[in-house]
Amino acid sequence: MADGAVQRNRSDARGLTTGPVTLRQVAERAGVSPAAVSRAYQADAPISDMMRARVHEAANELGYRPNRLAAGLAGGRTGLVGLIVDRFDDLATLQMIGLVSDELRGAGLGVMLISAGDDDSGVRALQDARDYGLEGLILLSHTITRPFLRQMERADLPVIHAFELRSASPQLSQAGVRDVLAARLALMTLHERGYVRIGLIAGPKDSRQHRDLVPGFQTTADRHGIAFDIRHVPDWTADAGAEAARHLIETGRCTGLVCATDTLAIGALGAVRELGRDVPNDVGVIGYDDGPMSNWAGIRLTTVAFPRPEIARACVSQFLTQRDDPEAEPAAHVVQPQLIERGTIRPESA
Amino acid sequence: MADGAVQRNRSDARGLTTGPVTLRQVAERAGVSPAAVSRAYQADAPISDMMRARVHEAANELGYRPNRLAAGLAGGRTGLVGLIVDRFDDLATLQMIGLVSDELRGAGLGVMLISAGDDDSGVRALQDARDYGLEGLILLSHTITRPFLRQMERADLPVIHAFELRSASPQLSQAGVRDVLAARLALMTLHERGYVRIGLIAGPKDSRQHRDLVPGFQTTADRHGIAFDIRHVPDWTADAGAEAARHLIETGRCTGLVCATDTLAIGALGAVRELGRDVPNDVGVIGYDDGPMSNWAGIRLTTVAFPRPEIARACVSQFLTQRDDPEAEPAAHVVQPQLIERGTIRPESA
DNA sequence: CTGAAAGCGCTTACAG
DNA sequence: CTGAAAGCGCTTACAG
Repeated sequence: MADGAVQRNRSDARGLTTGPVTLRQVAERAGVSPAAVSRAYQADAPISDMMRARVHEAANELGYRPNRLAAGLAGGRTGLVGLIVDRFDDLATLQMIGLVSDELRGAGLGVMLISAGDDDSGVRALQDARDYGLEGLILLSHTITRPFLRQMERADLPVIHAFELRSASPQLSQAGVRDVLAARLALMTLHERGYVRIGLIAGPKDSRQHRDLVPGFQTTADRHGIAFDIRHVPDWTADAGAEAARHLIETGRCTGLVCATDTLAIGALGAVRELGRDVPNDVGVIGYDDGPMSNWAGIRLTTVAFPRPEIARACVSQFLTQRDDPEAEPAAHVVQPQLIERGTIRPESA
Repeated sequence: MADGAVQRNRSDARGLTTGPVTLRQVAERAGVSPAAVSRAYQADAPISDMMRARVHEAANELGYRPNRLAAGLAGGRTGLVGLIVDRFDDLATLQMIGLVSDELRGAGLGVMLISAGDDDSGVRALQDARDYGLEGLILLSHTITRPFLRQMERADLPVIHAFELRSASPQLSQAGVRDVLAARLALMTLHERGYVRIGLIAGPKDSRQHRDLVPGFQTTADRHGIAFDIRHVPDWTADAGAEAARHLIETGRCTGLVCATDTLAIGALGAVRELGRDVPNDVGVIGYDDGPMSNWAGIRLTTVAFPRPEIARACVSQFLTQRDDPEAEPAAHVVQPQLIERGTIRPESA
């Protein structure tokens, strides 16, 4: 090679080339064309079993691994998916990151982490998608804003939104729990266990996260004639949960508390105890999420579970179907909430 | 184009090409060579200011964005860094993911998420690094195993290990707090505040995480004649912390507790209260990490802080120096621990 | 400083 | 099914 090209495969003293093995070297070794080697690594390529075996043998001897960047550039499929995360203070998110990225890896895909946050993060994410040839975007966020969603709709690649189930925009796929059902489950459970006035600690008034908890709660309470009260928190912290709990208990005279997140519930639990009330005898508390923390000693929170593994699987499989068939419509995967009973409500009376 | 190439820039009805703008189109529009366009996007390329301006103008008119995959393939720099994470149940990790990825983005780098775990995850990470042309690896892990580290040492790219400060292997760079110093700080504080026997809730016996807490603690106690006791937990859960606290208080008669993590400390706090002891009057507790949770209502944990933003910055800048100068030696960035005083130890007597 | 040329490591119509 | 050829969108010695 006496030309002016980049030369990454340097030759060592003995004239052997070092550096990553390329497809061409495998082709030479196997005595086949480069095209054959390429085909041997594609599941549905027109290639005979014999040829495939021959290639893989040579590849193994050489320790060949296809360069996915080159493959992506040539074939248009980078095998890269963007994972958009906007909160870094919430265990549930972290757990989802782990689950989704494991699913993705399992499907042979690479995961690019994109952090969102400000209002322009949507366009930035889309730019990243183009810059790096991402094949799809998975949104892991409760707190997504409307402008962000609007920006996402302009993407010309599959976008799957985890957690969200409100069909806000028909271009986006979704996977998650229906909040209305969760609210009903929590409220009715508290009611059946004999708690009289039930309070809902809801998210911030303008928040989109768990927004449907409120109508679900209200409708159910009205239908069953259950006395209730609702308190919106200013933010999602445990402190805000504590403050709301104090209000609902002292001013609202509630004995049952449904909380929009486990974090809020944990704050509420602290407040209840500071007020000198016993949990679960005087006051019952139900959280929402089943975050990793809710089963800790001293917490043992009864909560409505968010089946994250199922949601993670749904996200990835939905991405796959949209990728493999660009005509496929976006879809919503509805997952059922489930009550995880621990220590913060009275046991079922036998 | 009547040839057999991939054709992603389709022409629409009016004969205009759609799809991402390419470098070639910018070159034509600006009336310059493709090489010039390429140079206009590289900070230290030999190009005149005028040329650069001309190119950028054309690029802006067209909405051009360089394809980073192609750039990586041609130039050998993909701008992609791998972030290796092995725990998805720990807020501190999540926070670091956010901080490090923001630092990386700030440096114009893309972040690939790699989840580790089993013993082969090291070689898998290295494979990913090659497959996707990663330029470096940042390890976000407390619980890294020795085989994993061994595998990492074989990497021919910069590897930065956050949290770890034991110079286990000279090939790896590190950024973190020195645990010995943290142990000393926590122990001496408890001692000075009048707690008599001080217990250390240490990590699992075979764990590498915070392993240096034990010698740091022991040495300091010996030197100052402080009575102490040490209890290793079987795992890092709050429950294990509670169990260890019970043992240290009841059997060991300790009144001061140093905990290897905030999570353990939170478990300990629960146990102390279940034992009917008052915090901080009867028993003082100090955590380690200052995780996002330690300041929650009902917790208010006094803890030794891990200055994560500083560590994140150090990781990225270390990566940058090693990338820009392949001769640069791996380095360790030592960061000072700091006591964050909240409600779980007695206030300083005036 | 600038451009023409060769090449990065793959993939995919095309023609056997 | 198989191979030769052209190309994906860039970058970088080389020669002005």
